[in-house]
Amino acid sequence: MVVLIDGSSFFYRAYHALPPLNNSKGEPTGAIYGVANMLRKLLKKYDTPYFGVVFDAAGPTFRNHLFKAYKAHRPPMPEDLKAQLGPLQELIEALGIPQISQEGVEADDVIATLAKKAKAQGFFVVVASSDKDLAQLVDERLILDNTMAETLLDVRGVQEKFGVPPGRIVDYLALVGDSSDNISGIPGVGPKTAAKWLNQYGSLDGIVTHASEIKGKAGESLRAHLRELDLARQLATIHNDVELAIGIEDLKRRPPDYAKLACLLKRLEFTSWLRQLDLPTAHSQGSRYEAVLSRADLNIWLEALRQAELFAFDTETTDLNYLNARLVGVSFAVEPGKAAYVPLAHDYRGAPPQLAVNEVLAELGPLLASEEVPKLGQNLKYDAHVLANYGMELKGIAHDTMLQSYVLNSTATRHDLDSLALTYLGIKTTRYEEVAGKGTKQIPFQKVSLERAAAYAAEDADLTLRLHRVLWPKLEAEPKLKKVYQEIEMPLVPVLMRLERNGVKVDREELHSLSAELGQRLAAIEEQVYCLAGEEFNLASPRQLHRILFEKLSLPVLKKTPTGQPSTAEEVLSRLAEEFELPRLLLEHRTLSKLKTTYADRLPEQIHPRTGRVHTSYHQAVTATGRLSSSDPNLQNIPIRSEEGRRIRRAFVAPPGAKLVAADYSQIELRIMAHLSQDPNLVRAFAAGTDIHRATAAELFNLAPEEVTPNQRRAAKAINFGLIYGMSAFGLAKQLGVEREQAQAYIDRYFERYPGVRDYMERTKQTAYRAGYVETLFGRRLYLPELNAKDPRRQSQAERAAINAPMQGSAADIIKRAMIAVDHWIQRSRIEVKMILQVHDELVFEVEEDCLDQAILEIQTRMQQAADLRVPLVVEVGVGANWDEAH
DNA sequence: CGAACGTCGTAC
DNA sequence: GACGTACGACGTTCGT
Repeated sequence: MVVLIDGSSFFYRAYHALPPLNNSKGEPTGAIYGVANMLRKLLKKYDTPYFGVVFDAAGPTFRNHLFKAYKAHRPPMPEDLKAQLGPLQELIEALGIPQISQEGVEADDVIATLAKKAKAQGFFVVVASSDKDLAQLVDERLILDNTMAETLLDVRGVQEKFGVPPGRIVDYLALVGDSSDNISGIPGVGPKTAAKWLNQYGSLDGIVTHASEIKGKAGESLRAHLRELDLARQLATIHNDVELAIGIEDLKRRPPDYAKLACLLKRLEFTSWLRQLDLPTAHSQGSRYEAVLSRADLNIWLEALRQAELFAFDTETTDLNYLNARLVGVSFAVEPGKAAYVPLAHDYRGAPPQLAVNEVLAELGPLLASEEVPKLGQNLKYDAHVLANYGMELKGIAHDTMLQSYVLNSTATRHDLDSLALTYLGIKTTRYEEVAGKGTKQIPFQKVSLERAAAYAAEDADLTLRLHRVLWPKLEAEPKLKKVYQEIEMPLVPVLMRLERNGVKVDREELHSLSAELGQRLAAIEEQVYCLAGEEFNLASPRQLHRILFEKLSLPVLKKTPTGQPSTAEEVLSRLAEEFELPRLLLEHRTLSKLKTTYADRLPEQIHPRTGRVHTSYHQAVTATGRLSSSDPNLQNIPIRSEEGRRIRRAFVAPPGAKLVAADYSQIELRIMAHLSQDPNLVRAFAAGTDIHRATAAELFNLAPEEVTPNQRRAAKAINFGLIYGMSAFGLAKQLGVEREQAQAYIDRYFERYPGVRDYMERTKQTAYRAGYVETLFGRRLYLPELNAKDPRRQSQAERAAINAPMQGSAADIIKRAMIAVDHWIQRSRIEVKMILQVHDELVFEVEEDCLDQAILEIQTRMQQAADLRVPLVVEVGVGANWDEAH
């Protein structure tokens, strides 16, 4: 059987019949969805390898040459339909279904030609279309399947539906006409009359011969239009003798490209289909895993590991928290499809005896600790932590698939193993929930049965190895990215591990007393607010706040949230606060309750009972630009700007005998802008070592630096920061509280004084559009697919990201390089120094008091030498008993 | 009752 | 609509 699908007719039909559907990016997807669903149905319904989707080619066909008006009144394809054709064809390609389109003829003619060929080779043919014209093709060996209407037409069906057999359909169409093709037919003759005449006179020729006998209005009309019938018949006739370069064997369906399919379905956001998608699994692709329970088996695997050029390593543990994690098992893979799980601590009832943790670690130790034995993993920082919990060092960390994926494309996917396997291997993984459950039903990994644990754990190692074989060649093909990976991201792994393990000492009592004080002040404010509002309500609830502010008290709505609700954001309340007491109190309440709940209350809870310190997690594969992020707790957004906020910082303390040293890059992003733009004026200002905002103000207002007023400096600072973020005149005006025109004048003046910066920004945007990505100083890339977004808002956001990323990302590269260099020194040094925090442009260290001067010198030098810019790279260092003092 | 989302606020 | 990159608290809504 051969299934021939009229892609064009379904495409139009789906577009018009289904409600418009968009994905979250605003791209239209409705017609794709309709056609794709239809294809799925057909694939399920017809068990044959022969499928072909036929599309109309662009441009005129022989019918246009026969008849100028053919389809002439048809409007051009709507934009939001045209936009769907490309992705649809990609989808069909990924499904492995052959696609055909031939210039000069219509899809119908191609279908008829292929059908003829197929029948000649003895195939039965199904034509899938929603176009009634194709009924003329139906015969004993060909049926018409209108998948969307769920109707099937065979010879009898055609007779029943049209009142004439398939052989007379052309005649029928010539009489009835087709308004969508601009063929009028015989006016006044519809389906009923056409069928009646054809049955009476046998054929169109018969009708023409007997035209004079036909009575009534219809007969008159027929005689008046006799001359047009011949053309109408020609146009309605589908040709089955088109020259085609392909034969039936070319219609054999290829296996689906699951990786591409998954990627497309994700992009289109056809999530339910994605979930149902019967993706290959590691097992279905032939992976076989074994559980290692005996010394003999372990020895065989140890030998395999020693022999392997590279092996994948993964741990299963009791706890996601890296400090608390204890080993439950370890897994290895030495070649794709071949992996083992060594269970160590499964302790459910009936669990078989397992090798002892210490015994296995003793055997494994030398291998894991050897720089000479290269290891591969997915987020190996975690596994390194786990081993460190047993006093073991993981060395020879050669590759990490999470970081490979991140460096290749920071935003393409999430970088967890499940996403990577789906994206790059087209494989559906066994998910953690599947073996351990989730929510309240989750059981500890030790309780998971050995079989299930082995299947899950060994698969992780296997897939990591397979991913490496896909991702590493991609990196090797891009020398700059390979360098970022090998010289920045990979060496950073052990540095971050040490940073995390070090943790930071937090003064619990200090935070407790701050919390108590904040609690009292908050209660007092609440009293006042309730009094002004005339009732009690939840100040933290935006909804209840709307009711009080905008309904009960009828304050003006100055701004709405993206969902259309009146906004109660800081900016709005500040403006209202000029006139009203209640918003002023609300603002103070917000600030204080944020400090209390997020910091004063939460931080002490995060002090680790064993170390007495707070250990954050740094994430290396999260941000688009290359920065680190921090969580549990986030130590990269500890307050600094307000006095109350600084009291939180005072709780970050040095232990007895040590001081905190905070080393900040001064204006690093602006310096990078100066370097990248090479603007002489800006470069000179930095070279002179002056206050950059003051220098900018002097330029903008045509003053000597010492004449600049604080307000002028403030404006210049806002512009400097705005530039880094791609801010508009509108944004600057809002920031400064001036008119838009005034802000625009500042910006114009800035670019007049710093033309190199303007050129650089322009160049950056141009390259971004041309290449689809921007680069940092060290060649890290950020892809910006949204530059091509239809939605102008998304497009301009992408443009701003293109401006910002090289500066933010280069700064990230620089501080990462510095961290590696400083850590290297710390490892060799006899001085007691701990790197304990990283906050994007700042590193914080704990240093023993006696060695402060030397440590500061070593740190500062290494940080300043982390990049060689056209302007000085300046690091400012502060020392104190706590983090606030160190600034 | 937990997951997902929206809003707001903190940092650089 | 209008300033880039993050994380998290809290309230609300939705679905099990």
